[in-house]
Amino acid sequence: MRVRTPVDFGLMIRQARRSRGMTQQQLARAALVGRQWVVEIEAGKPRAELGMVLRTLAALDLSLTMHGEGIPELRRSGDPSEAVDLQSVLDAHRRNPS
Amino acid sequence: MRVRTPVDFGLMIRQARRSRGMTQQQLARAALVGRQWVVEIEAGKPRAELGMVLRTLAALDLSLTMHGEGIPELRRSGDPSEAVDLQSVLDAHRRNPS
DNA sequence: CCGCAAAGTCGCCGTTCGGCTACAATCCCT
DNA sequence: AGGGATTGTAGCCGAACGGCGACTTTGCGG
Repeated sequence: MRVRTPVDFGLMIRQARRSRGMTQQQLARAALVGRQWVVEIEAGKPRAELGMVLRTLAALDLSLTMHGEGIPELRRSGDPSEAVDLQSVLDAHRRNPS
Repeated sequence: MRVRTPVDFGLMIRQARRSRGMTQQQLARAALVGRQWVVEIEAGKPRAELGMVLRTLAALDLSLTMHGEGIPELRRSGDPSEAVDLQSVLDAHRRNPS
């Protein structure tokens, strides 16, 4: 899901934390931040420190991806000659799961 | 491309800025930050403020996406009962492309 | 090789951070 | 409704932030 603002980060962090049954205190310990900081980041604090935010995402096993002109999509793609039409392969599999 | 650390942010911001032929000064003005701040973020400053980072990405027309348990995808996924093991399907296809 | 623009560094300054303790408000679970 | 756990607030503190002006260094075109 797209992330544009600090509030977006807050909502997703809260959602991920709850879906894992973690308490703010537990998340705080796992991410090496204060419990109050978790309160604030979940509220969308715009001036929170980048490094802490990233540690928090890591503690929740969340990952970030960047897109845009000049940003490589993937680190390394395979040989194009080995490319397959994924959709047709899947269709074939569904017709005959062998 | 995956982003894990402040240094990753720095590298991508720099790369995107250059690919757009922008100067640090221009980017700073567009993102409403100081020029020195751009120097620091491109060097991977871990304690940079989240909001400024996001403004900078916006100024460069870069977008962030979050992935992980509990984070809704843009597209709804299908019925889990229809899930297939993509890797094994592909392996089978490569062994016998029919 | 020169010269200018871009990039990086330094110090000053007022502001804000984030941890902490303590307390209030909520939420659950029984 | 009762009571512990969870979450949200408030204030204090030392530390770091980010803007700014002034340099220095680097890089590139002529």
